[in-house]
Amino acid sequence: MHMPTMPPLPDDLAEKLNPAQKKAVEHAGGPLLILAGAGSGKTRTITFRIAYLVRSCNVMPEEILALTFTNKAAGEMKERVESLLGGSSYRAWIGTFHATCAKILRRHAELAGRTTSFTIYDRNDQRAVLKRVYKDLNLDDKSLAMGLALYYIESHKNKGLDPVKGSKKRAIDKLLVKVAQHYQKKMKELDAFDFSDLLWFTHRLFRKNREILEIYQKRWKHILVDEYQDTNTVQYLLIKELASKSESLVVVGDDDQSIYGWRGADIENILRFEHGFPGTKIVTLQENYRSTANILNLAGSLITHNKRRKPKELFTANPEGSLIESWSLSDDREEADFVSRKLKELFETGFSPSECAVFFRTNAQSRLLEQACSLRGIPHVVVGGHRFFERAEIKDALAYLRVIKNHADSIALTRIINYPPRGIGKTTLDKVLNLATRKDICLFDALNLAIERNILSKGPASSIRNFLDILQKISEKAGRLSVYETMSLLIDEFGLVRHLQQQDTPEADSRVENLGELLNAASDYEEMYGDRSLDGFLEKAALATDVDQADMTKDSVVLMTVHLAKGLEFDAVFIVGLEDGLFPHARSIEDNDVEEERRLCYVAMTRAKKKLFLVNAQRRATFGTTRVSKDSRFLNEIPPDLVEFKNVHLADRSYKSGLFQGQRFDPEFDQSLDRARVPPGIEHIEPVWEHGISLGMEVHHPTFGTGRILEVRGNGPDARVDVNFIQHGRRTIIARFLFPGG
DNA sequence: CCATAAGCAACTAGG
DNA sequence: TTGCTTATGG
Repeated sequence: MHMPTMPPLPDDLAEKLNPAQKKAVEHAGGPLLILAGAGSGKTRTITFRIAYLVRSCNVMPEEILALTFTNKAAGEMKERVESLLGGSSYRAWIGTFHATCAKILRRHAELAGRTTSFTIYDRNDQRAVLKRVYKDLNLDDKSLAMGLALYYIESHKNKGLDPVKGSKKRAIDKLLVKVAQHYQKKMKELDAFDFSDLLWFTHRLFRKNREILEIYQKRWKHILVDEYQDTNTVQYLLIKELASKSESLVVVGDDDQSIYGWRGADIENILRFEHGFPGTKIVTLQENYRSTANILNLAGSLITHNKRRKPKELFTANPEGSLIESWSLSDDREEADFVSRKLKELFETGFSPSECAVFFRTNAQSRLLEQACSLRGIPHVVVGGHRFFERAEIKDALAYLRVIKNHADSIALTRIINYPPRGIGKTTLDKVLNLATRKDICLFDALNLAIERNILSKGPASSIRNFLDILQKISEKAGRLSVYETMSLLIDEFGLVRHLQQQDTPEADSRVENLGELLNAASDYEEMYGDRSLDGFLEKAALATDVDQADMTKDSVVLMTVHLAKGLEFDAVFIVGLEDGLFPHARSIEDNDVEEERRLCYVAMTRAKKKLFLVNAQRRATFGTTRVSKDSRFLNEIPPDLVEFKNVHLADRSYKSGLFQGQRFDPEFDQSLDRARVPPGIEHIEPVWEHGISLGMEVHHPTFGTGRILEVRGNGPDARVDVNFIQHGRRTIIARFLFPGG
C-alpha cells in the first residue's frame, strides 16, 4: 500500500515550487499533513500534486478525490487542475464535502431511506419542519427554544452521533431526544436531508454497508483534503473511512486559521492528526509570498498569544512595506466615513477598487459602510448578508419547483399554498393540516382528500382545486421541459411576476429582477452542466453560497465578514470595528474562548498584501442606543513599532459628520484626520462629465422624486445614472429622465 | 380572507 | 436599525 519510490517531478512543475512545497507534492504513500501558513502557496501545492500524480505516477484522474469546504475553492481547484492537465481532469472528483456526500447519497438513496430525488433543506426549511414537530408535540418556543433544539440535532450529527439516541438524564434531554425523533421522521417523510444529514447519513451508509464503502475505497487511491483545520468529527470519520485503504492521504491546513468551531469544526483534528493517522509525515510551508514583512510580522505576533497551536513562524522575502495604520474614530458613522475617504485616497495613489476590501465581524456593520461608499460614489459589492438563494422571492419560485418535483414536500407546499394570495387562509390551511396529521398523510394528499370529501367551504375549496389543477398541468409537462422552461412556465401560470408588478413598489421591482436572475441561473446551469433535470439544479441552488454568487469581476471594493474573507487576498485591507465586545465578540469573551476570535483576526490581517488599516470606533450604535466601546484587546497584542497610531479622540467634541448629516466637514477635524488632501464633502467630488451631470448632484425624477447621483455610466441622453433617491433608495435611471434640482 | 398598522425581538459566523 | 409576528378593521 505504500509506494516505495516516486518518479521525479517534471521540470515545469518543479521550477515553480520551493523545497518544502516540492516535498509535499512528491510525497509517496501514507498520510501527509501539510501545515500551510497563510499565503504560503497552498493551492499551488495541492493542484501541482494532482498534476504530478496524473502526469508522472500513472494515476488516473478518476482515482483522485479532492475535498474542499466551499464551492469556490472547489471551482478554483478544478480550474487550475484543468489548466495543468487539460481535458481528462474532469474525471477527478473535486468538490465540497457536502456536494460529494450528496452525490454519493443520490446513488444509494434507498439505503438512507430516501428517493434518488431527495431535497436538500436549508436552515429555514429546518425551522419550518421543527415548527410542524412542535405543533404535533404541543410544544412552544418557550418551553424549548427552537434554536436549542436545532443546535442539539446539528451538533450531534456534526460529532457523528445519533441525535435520536442522546442522553436522557434530565427532563430537557428527554424532550430534545423526542423532538429529534420526530424531526428525523418528518425529514424522511419529506424526502429531505438537511446540511448536516448529508455528511451524517453518508457516514452511516459507509458504516452499515461495508461493500459500498469498499467501492469508494477502491476507486479513490489518492485523497486530498483542503482546509483540514475546519473539519468536524463526521468529516474526520468520513476521511478516515475513505482513506483507510488509499495509497495516499494528503491534508492541508493551518491550525491558526481554524475559525469554524461554532459549526462543529474541531481544531484537535489538525492538532492531533498524527494520532488519528499513524505514520504521518509532516511538511510545513512557512514562506509567505503574499504580504509585506510588516504585515506578516504583525499578524505573527498577534497569533503567538494563542496557546492551542502548533508553534511555527512565517517568513517572507517581500519588502518591509509601510507601517500598519491604526485609526480610532469617534463613532461608527465616522468610521464608515473614514473608510470611504481613505478608499478614495487609495484610488488616487493607484490602488484599484477590486484590490481593496473592508472586513467586519458582524453583518450588521455592513450597512453604514455601504451607505458611505454609495454616498461617495465608490463602486462596491457586499458579499454575504442575505444570500441570493435565500431571498423570499427566490425561495418561493424554488418551492414551486420543489413541489412540482416532489408532491410530498409539504414544507415547500406550505410556503406557496397561498402565495401569491389565492384565498386559502390560515383557517383553511389549519383544517387541512389537521387532516394530514390525523390520517398521517402528506399535505398534498390531504388537500386532495379534503376536496374529495367536501369538508371545506366553497371559496377556499375552489381555490385549492384550481391550484392543484395548475400544479398537475405543469407537473405533467415538467418531465419534457428544461429547468428554465419549467420555471418560466410556473412563474407565468402562478402569476409570480404579475403579483409583484401589481404591488408597484421599488422593492417589488427588484424582486422581479431577481426572478429574472433566477431564470438566468437556470439556463446557465443547463449550459454549464448539460443537465436539464430539476434535481441537479435544486441541489446546486441549495448548496450555493454567497461567495459563489458574488460578482468579483467588477472593479469594486469588496465588503464582507471576516469569515468570508478566508482564502482571499487584497492589496489593501481595512479591518473595522476592532473593539472589545465586537471583535473579539462579547460571546467569545463570556465563553472564555477568545482564541478563535484571535485566529479570525489573524486570518483578516493575513489577507492584506500591501496596506493594512486597523479601525475602531469609540462609540457605536447597537439596536437603538449608542454605547461607548473599548479598543480591542488585539490592538494591545501587536508590536507598537509596526504600527502608526493615528487615533483621533473626539469623544468630548460634539462633532457631526458632513457625509451623514448633510453638513460640511469640520476643517480642524479634517486636518487631524489626515494631513493631506481629503475631499471635504460630496459637493467636492470631481464632476465626471461636462454635460452638467456630476456625482453628488441633486436631481429629480418624475416617479422616484429627489435624490443624489452616485454613479454615471456612459454619456449623452442614454447614459445610465445611478441615483440614491430619498424615498426609493438606489436605482439606475436613463439620463434623459432626470431633471436638475429637487 | 386580506391588507395595513402596531408592537416586539434580534445581531456572531455558514455549507 | 430592520424584519418579523400579532392585532385590527375592511
